[in-house]
Amino acid sequence: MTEMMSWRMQEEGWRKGPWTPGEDKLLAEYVAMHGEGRWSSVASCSGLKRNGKSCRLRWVNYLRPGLKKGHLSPQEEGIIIELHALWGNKWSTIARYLPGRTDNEIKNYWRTHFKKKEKPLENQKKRKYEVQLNHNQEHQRGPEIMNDNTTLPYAEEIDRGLFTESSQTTLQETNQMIINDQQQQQNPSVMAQDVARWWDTVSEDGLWSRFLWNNLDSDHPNQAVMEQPFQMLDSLSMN
DNA sequence: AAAACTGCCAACCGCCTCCCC
DNA sequence: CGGGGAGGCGGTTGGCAGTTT
Repeated sequence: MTEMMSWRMQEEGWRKGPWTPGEDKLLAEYVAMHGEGRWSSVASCSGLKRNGKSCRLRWVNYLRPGLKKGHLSPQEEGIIIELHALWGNKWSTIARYLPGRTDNEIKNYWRTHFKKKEKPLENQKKRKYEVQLNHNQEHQRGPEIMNDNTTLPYAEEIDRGLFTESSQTTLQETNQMIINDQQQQQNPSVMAQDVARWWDTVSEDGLWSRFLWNNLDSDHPNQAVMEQPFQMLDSLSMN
């Protein structure tokens, strides 16, 4: 875009607010012709009076092919809960493992369904746990074992039966991973790397999704199958 | 019936990182 | 090397619809 055009756009002002069907059509035509990316040139090429960020967001969250509409399934809910327990508010990272769902959607879902359930006391405990992890990292040692189970992600929600059975299963497995790690006195940053490596490995060939789906769909998860990923994690962390 | 409240979701904002010149 | 632009990300807001009081 020339300097003059850029100046003119700012002078005239970008359009804001809800997108119209006409704008959607222009954006979709632009992407069909030029592909995704180079969002800042959408305005000059298509005539849309929207800035690049707005165009990208509209495409990613609404127009992109393959997006799923409607409520999240219990399986998707379980994945979100587990991955959030692992990674926190890494919405875009979590969204990569939910095909057809956007980070915005997951973020909104989380905020409406779970955020308010975090009570101040639990936040304090989580904070205490985080502080201890940081302290231990600074002193080159792993986290100390904490006997208080409520410091684990969503332990109380599990106790109170706030999650569906399928969600609970995956969540308890996640918590078990954390407990295992604490018992091994492992450095938390190393654990995070191991989990990421393990995840990349198993997600590449679909092993993880098969494992998760098999067990989410089952009323009686197969113990041997359930242990596979954690054995893999153990072997990775020994390297 | 209407006001207040709540849930939901699209979209914006500000910050950060990456990349190119 | 560093400055600036583009894109990505997480937090937040605003508005609409449904529900409750």
